[in-house]
Amino acid sequence: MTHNSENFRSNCPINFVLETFGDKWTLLIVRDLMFKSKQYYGEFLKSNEKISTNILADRLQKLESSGVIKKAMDTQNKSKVLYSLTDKGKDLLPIMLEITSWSHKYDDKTNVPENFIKALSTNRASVISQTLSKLK
Amino acid sequence: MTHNSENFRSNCPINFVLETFGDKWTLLIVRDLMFKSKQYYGEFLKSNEKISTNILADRLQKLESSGVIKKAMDTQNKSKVLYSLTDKGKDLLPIMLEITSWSHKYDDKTNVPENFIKALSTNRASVISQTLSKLK
DNA sequence: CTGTATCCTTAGGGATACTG
DNA sequence: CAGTATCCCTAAGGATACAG
Repeated sequence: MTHNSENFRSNCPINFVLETFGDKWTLLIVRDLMFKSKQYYGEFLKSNEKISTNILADRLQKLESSGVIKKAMDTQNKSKVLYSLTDKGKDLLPIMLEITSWSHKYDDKTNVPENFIKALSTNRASVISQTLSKLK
Repeated sequence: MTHNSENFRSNCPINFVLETFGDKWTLLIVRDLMFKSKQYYGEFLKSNEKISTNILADRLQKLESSGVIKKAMDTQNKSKVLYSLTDKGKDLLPIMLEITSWSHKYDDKTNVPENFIKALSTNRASVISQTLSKLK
């Protein structure tokens, strides 16, 4: 992905991720794909944060055009579309894990399984490989 | 920080960071504090992304009330205010580093010193301690 | 220099109806 | 079920003037 003149603000790596993920919704879709094994449009709609259908469609498009996710036809059911992470999307996993750790530390309401947190601090590499192996 | 009813959407750790950092500006202030040694209002204003003064004031307030940054009077110059990261703010460093790696990998325009990237992959712990030691 | 305040415009996003 | 389309409103944010 290259910068387009529309949203280009700087050559900073922090700014670069903000151009794609600097909103309230986009990263939730990545989360659903990465940790919740969701693949279908309707499954994203059902998440707790209640994304609306027009926003979901918009973000799926943007994620696809930025190469973070890809679409495929469900071979079993032709009317269904399967969404999945590309390698670029999968590479967001370390960021997601650091976010999870930070929130777990600073938000008492954040709900993450204790054994996941423990595995993360003691055997991070295996958490990564296991998470990736579960992806569709 | 606890969730307030205003922006509460779920108990998900990913959502939790989005409630604070899910916009185009907030994380840039953290970046300036963490990597650019900026401490003054006017310095944030001068960043490449050109944040406007009302947005900057709003984000500084929100970051302070969420405990990520703190204010202090400049002892040399009473009319100046010094901003700095709290421990909670400093703990964002691993997230920032993962973001930097990802952007460096996927955006050819992203400008990060090569020796920083190399140090990050070969001696991450020392990058962390060195970055923290340079903080005001 | 460090903010506040105001005005104004645009983008984000909720609700909902509709289509294949 | 998987989206599109439309309507409408609010929040985000740019520009700029002003104040301590």
